[in-house]
Amino acid sequence: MNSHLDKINDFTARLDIETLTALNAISVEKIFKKGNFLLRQDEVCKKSYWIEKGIARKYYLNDGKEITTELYFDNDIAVSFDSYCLQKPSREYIQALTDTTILQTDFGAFQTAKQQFPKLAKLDLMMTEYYAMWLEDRLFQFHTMDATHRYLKLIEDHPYIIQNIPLTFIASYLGISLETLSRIRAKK
Amino acid sequence: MNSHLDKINDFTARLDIETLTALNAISVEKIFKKGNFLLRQDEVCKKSYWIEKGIARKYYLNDGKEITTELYFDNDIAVSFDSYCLQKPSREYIQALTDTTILQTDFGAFQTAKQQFPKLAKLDLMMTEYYAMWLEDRLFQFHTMDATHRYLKLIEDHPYIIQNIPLTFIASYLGISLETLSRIRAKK
DNA sequence: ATTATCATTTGATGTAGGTCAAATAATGAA
DNA sequence: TTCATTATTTGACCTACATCAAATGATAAT
Repeated sequence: MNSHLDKINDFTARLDIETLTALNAISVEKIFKKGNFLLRQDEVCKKSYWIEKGIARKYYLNDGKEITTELYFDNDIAVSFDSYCLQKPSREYIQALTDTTILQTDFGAFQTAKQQFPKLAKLDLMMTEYYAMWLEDRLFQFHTMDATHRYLKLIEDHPYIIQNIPLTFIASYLGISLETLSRIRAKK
Repeated sequence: MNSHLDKINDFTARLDIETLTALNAISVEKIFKKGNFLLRQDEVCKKSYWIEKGIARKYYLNDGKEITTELYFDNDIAVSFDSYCLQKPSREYIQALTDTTILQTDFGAFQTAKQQFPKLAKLDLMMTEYYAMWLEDRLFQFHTMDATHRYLKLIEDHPYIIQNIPLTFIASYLGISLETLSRIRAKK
């Protein structure tokens, strides 16, 4: 979902072989079936999830209602951020919306590897920076754009999203009701 | 504004003397008069600003209207984040709301220092993480709380804010109109 | 003190988007 | 194919908050 991720992929692709090997050594490929959870509320987020192929979402419950905070596609990185950083129980769920192949990297092992491979530390900072910029942009959109414009921006950035994800999740992600999203789509 | 900053202050306070000395060597104390700008739109944010004493705000213009994105008090750190990270022109202004003493650290010098002093790199990551968590929390508040509750949360966290900052800025920061804020305050 | 400027309140009215309810449409299992 | 479940649309109504306008209150300069 984070459009800056191209740059992170570039950076990762250009890592020297030793660093890349070290990263691979602490990463495991896994497959999650549609509907399954990479992470549930109250669990500590001990892995970062590189989505190789598939779609996932992150959400939390607010008095019974699901609020989707992020949608993930190929090459996105999913974590419950504060849970991951502080290794404390997560407020959020991360769920596969399709069968999804991910590369998961262990938090502890990554912290250790960073000390040996400075480029991994650099990568960590870079990913965090881009995530913060993405959050700033999301806040910006909520402050300056109405529901229709937020929707248009979303399908502009991710045209395929409509084919693949139930509208409830998209509506929630956009911060509007399902009905409003439906009406926006009906117009024009 | 970032309540996690206590932890960063703790971390900074516990730095070894060499690291602290290196940090001091690239930092300069400056005083900004009320109303003056630490940073203007279109300038590159080449410094980070540690607010030692005073109040400041960050904002941008959206078709002529100011949107306040952050309020800073003693011991907060102010930067225009994407401008600082990517060293590109800033969309945002940073302005002193009172006479303000700041300690400013040069971006380039800090990047260099990080290579020599790993703890500075750690500090950099830590600050970025806390900023991202703060942004997440702000998004959370916009998603789950109405104007009244956001206001109550704000004065709970920063009781002194009312005495010191014109309501327009607070309203804008809360994402509501000046009039609505006034009405919220009138009740109870 | 007096006036000009800025900050805050109060009132009247408009609107984007929410909520509730019911009707279709699509999907999937037997 | 048929039924059951889930997703989407449509309609009627409601509400939180915006906008515009004008009054009042506070600050600061002359």
